[in-house]
Amino acid sequence: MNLSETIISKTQEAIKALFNTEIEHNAVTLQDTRKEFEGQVTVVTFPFIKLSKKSPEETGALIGEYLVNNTEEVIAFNVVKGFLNLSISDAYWINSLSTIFNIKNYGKLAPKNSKVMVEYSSPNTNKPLHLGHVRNNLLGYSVAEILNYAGYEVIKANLVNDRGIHICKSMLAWEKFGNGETPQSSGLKGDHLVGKYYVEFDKAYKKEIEELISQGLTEDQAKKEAPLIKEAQDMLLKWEQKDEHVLGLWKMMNDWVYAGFEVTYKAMGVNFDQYYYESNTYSLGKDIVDEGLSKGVFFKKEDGSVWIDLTEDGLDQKLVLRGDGTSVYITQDVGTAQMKYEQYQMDRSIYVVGNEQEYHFKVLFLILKKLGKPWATGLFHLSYGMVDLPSGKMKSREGTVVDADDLIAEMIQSAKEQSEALGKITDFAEEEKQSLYKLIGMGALKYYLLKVDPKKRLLFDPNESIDLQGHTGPFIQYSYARIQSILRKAALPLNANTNITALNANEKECIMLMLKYPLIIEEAASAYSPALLSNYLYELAKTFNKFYHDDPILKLEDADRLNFRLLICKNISGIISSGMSLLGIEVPERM
RNA sequence: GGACCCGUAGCUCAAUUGGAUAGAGCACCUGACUACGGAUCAGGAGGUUUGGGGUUCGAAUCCCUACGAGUCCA
Repeated sequence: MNLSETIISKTQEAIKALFNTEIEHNAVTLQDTRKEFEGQVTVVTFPFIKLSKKSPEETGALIGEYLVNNTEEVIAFNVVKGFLNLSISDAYWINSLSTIFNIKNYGKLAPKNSKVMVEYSSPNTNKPLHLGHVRNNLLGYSVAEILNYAGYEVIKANLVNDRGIHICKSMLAWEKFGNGETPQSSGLKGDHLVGKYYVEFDKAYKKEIEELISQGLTEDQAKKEAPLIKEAQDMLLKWEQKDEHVLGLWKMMNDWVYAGFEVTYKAMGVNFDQYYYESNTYSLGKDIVDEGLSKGVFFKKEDGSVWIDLTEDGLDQKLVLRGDGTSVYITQDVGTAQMKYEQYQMDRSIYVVGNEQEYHFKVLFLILKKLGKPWATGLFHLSYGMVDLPSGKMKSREGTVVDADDLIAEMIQSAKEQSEALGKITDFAEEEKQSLYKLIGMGALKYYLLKVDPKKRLLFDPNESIDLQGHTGPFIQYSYARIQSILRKAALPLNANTNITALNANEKECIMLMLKYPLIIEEAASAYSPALLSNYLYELAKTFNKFYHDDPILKLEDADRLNFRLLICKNISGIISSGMSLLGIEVPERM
């Protein structure tokens, strides 16, 4: 039983004994004692004054006295208004440190016997990845890693949007204006090359629209009548009819894109257990429409189109199959969800998708529930906020997107400049230097994106480089490197059994924070929030740095104290490296 | 027209989910044993938590309302 549990149950006991009332476990709120007061754990006693019919001060004193007399770890208390501050014995903290040291993967939780799929990335194959995709990828990867560490069996999935009108646009433009250009001939990364023609299409298309408008058409008409868009639609039709030429072109250009994505994925350090392609899944779901019709969940209109009425649930009527029998997005998502479940029988399925699709997922999940799919309750939309620029939303057409590859290169470059300015690694081989720059640059980028609550929108200013100092990834990496330096120099075998009886404030702080690690993992997993872990790791590194600054370690003559402080170092570095790896961030031995 | 989301220091973010005097980083100012690694540490300044009302022992957090930013639905 951990300390919080002990204090909570003893508080329950106290209230029973003192005020003759049974209270629920969760009626007791604990919090860390504020730094300005004596003690480490605080019981909030305001809720109990109704039971005690005494002032907050008296109530707290009575409970405090009970706890000191009946709980080994609690050695003293003080009361400030409705806050009962408890002092915990040094022995408890010292023993905890030994316990942590003896646990192999400290923080890794016991298997939960539960399977979770995390679908993320899910790119379109008509353009390169931008900063918004980077947030998605890092978030998805990290959430998957955290869930895994929290004891779930995790499947990382990527549903590639490899077909549709948008790819046809790139294909058509390439055919018309490309002159056979290839990644090899142009030296362009495949995804960038294809993206270039997507932009080309848009330019030419706009010109046509303007011309048609000048001939007297309305904007809507012009958008529909422009020859280019008709050609693109025609191409899509041919694709669906498996036209050999179109399929060949499609395959060639998609392969270019995949080769490009692979490079970016590798740089970001993300990976997948299962790829799905919409070219295989786009026709799924039609049989489920029949199922829904026969169950009376869907209804048919005169034109043959199929709908679901969600007005009772506060939503609208929603089209699930067009009059001509072709499916819409939601149809294939219904089908794909079914297929994934049949394949894996997972207990939960997390969709990492931006918040602009909240309505879509509400509808999707509701449809599946109404169809009576028992697994529908396990579906969850991890809706994250958009990445905005100071000027507002990123728009590819206005050229305001922050390209993923460019950004990564810039981060590595600024890590390099910073490293060279500090001049600490002049003895590194060139190859080691390069990989260190990458490690630091990516650490800064990833931490920057992950430290923010996923639900919140995130502002990125391309004109201001991401910091390498302060509340950043490199700060934590640096703390780790410092510890490694100490451990290298100490070169001692550490002894888990300490002969220490008292602690100073810094040592205590360090141990208290270390004890939180498993709780943070659990919270981050259930909230799907790498941000909780990020902020915790920063707190830990900061606390260590203060300890390191104030208290000598290697200079100690007292062998017991030396061993004890090295244990703190060792354990903190273990948590930093394991926690950072869950964020997808590596840590260096030197930097 | 309807629905959803957000608004915290100059800027970027926290706040144990309703708890103490709202905390960090950046930027700005000041300081740190001749450094167990200064990508660090300590301190200063910076706030009517968008405005207004309500709920209660207690509100950045919950409810209502106004304003502002954003997204979605046909």
